[in-house]
Amino acid sequence: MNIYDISKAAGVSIASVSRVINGADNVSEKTRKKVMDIIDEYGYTPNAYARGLGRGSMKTIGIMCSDSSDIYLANAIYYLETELRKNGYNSILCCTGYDLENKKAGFELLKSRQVDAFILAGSKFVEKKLEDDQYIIDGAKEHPVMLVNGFIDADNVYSTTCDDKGGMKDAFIKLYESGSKNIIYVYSSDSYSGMQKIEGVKAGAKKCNIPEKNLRIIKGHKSYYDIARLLDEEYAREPFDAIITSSDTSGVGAVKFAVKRGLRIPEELQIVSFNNSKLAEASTPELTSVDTMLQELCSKTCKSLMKLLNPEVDADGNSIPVSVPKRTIVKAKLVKRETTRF
Amino acid sequence: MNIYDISKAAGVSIASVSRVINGADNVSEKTRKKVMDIIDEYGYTPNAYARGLGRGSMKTIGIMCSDSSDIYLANAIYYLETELRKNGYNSILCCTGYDLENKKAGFELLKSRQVDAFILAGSKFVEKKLEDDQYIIDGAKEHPVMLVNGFIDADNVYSTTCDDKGGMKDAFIKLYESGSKNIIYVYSSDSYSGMQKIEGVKAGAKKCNIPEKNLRIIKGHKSYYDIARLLDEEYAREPFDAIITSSDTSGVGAVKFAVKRGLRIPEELQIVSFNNSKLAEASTPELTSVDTMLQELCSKTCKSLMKLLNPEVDADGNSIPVSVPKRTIVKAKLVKRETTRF
DNA sequence: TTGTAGGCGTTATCAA
DNA sequence: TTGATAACGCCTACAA
Repeated sequence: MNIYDISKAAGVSIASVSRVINGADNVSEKTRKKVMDIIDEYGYTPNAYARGLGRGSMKTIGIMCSDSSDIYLANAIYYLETELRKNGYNSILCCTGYDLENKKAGFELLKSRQVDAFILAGSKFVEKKLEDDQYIIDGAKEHPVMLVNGFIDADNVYSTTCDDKGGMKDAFIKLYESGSKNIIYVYSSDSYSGMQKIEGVKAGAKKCNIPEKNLRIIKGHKSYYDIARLLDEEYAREPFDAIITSSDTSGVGAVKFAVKRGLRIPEELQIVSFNNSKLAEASTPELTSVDTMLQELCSKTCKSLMKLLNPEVDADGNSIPVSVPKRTIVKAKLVKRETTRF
Repeated sequence: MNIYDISKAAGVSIASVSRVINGADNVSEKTRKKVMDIIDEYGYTPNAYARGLGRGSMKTIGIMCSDSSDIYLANAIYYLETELRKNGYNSILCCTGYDLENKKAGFELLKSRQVDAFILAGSKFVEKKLEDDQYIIDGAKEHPVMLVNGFIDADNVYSTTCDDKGGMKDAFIKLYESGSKNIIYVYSSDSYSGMQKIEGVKAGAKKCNIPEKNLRIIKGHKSYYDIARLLDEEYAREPFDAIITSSDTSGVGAVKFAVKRGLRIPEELQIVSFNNSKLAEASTPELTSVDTMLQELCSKTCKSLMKLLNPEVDADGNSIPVSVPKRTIVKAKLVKRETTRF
């Protein structure tokens, strides 16, 4: 069933069929009805490739993420896909994993799909060496690249990030003020956002007049057990009275550690985790967590992207130059639950 | 940069360029090198639409899911997308939500993208009234439809499901044998898989000689708090000594209920949840859960699909008729953790 | 309001 | 081993 079949069956030209399916207004009611009836009868669906070929855009956005089974990214994908579809855009997804070569391959693949833009979800696409991100910078010359929770300073690359640093600083200060003088920070990733969080912890400590050398920062693997074990070793070395973790997963690990040690939460030990995902609520006791405003991040990303892709036009039909900031920052919000006293 | 630009720059015809990029063997080494050099220099990526138009397949699978932020579905997407890409297929994702009209719209959209096949992830696509699934049955006339964790009896529709019923039956019996004589079942969805689970609970009860009228089955909303509240009310009415839930989310709700009531787990109350997702481990105490073998479900689905899409050929080049079962069932596995005594 | 014809970037089929 | 050239299905001037 293609446009010729329909036009033949309806006894009109393909141009008329095209007009009908595209909702043009210069079609007689009679023709429209004839065509629509045939389409309904035969169940015709226009071929998107041919359409894309014809007009140079498929209204499709390429979304890359390292791992869609990660709760954070799974949510991001959901928000992005839904929001984009509301705006008439489809999403083609590529879960790249964490290996640079695979990321590059994924990017190529989306390019070959002629996506109108790229959305890179998660901070894992910002490599430590800028040159490793050259493929992104080059790609951006053709189509806009939107970074959700990451920042790369390049032409046509736009970032929306959460103020991770501020969120962490805030959490640290709140813990300190509520009586925890011996705070430990556990993290598991050196990504861009990972670095920002450490900066935040340091800033908090500074604000509380804790010399940086007294600050306890340890790194583990992102698994409940590894984090729990690590904390246990650390506690044996020297006790602490509050834990900040770089993720909810690690927060759960902290809870498991405390339960095993028989420490009362939040009386003897306060815990603040990061991301405020479903995991924070699933934990018992429920975790106080820094909300990184993912939904807002995603919706801002889409909004900016729509502006870029569909520039407004003035009365004379000239497109008005769009003003999309290269960098948008959303403030984090501390969500208080059962693992803190404040 | 299109194939003409490359051919011009390389001083060969577009046919030669096409051969090179498709790895045909009837190209001279000299020509291949010339073309490759130009491609590397200019960074050409073939246009996938035109390709799709030309050969009638884009090597793309349409994946529908109701909600990619659901942990179960997020995992499914990850497994599916990764596995498909390994086989040279890309995925276009459509998160449809739970509304029938949106599901239909999503299906149409994927059709217009000329996907080579559909994968419908999750049991939410099997409607209660068969006629509501007509759009799937019709769609299957054109391209194979693979159901992950759902079953529809129709031509060219293939299902891979977990033996939810058996898993539940097993769980029930294990609880009963370990001393819980008063077991309650909490569920939250009437989907196909939801019904299977109830059947399993009933079968377990029957095996334990519990008359069906004595069986306690209650329905709530899939949220920690609602489930916890519901259980609390039910407990006030008449205590029970074991809970089976239809999901890990509800299992977490059950834990919260027990903690609030001060019931010791597993001494006074045993809990078995369903799905064995990350939530089961995140819970404290960790949930014993029925593993529904999602990864295996997904990998079997992809394997079958690849067989359908790429039928083997015999020595004479005739395609051998493929034998893919319309229905594949994978056995569930009970994973024991801290909320049970057995 | 309608129809004709050229173009979009590939692939594939012939000849050469 | 190469190179023309006709599909592929649609959109969009332009002409009628």
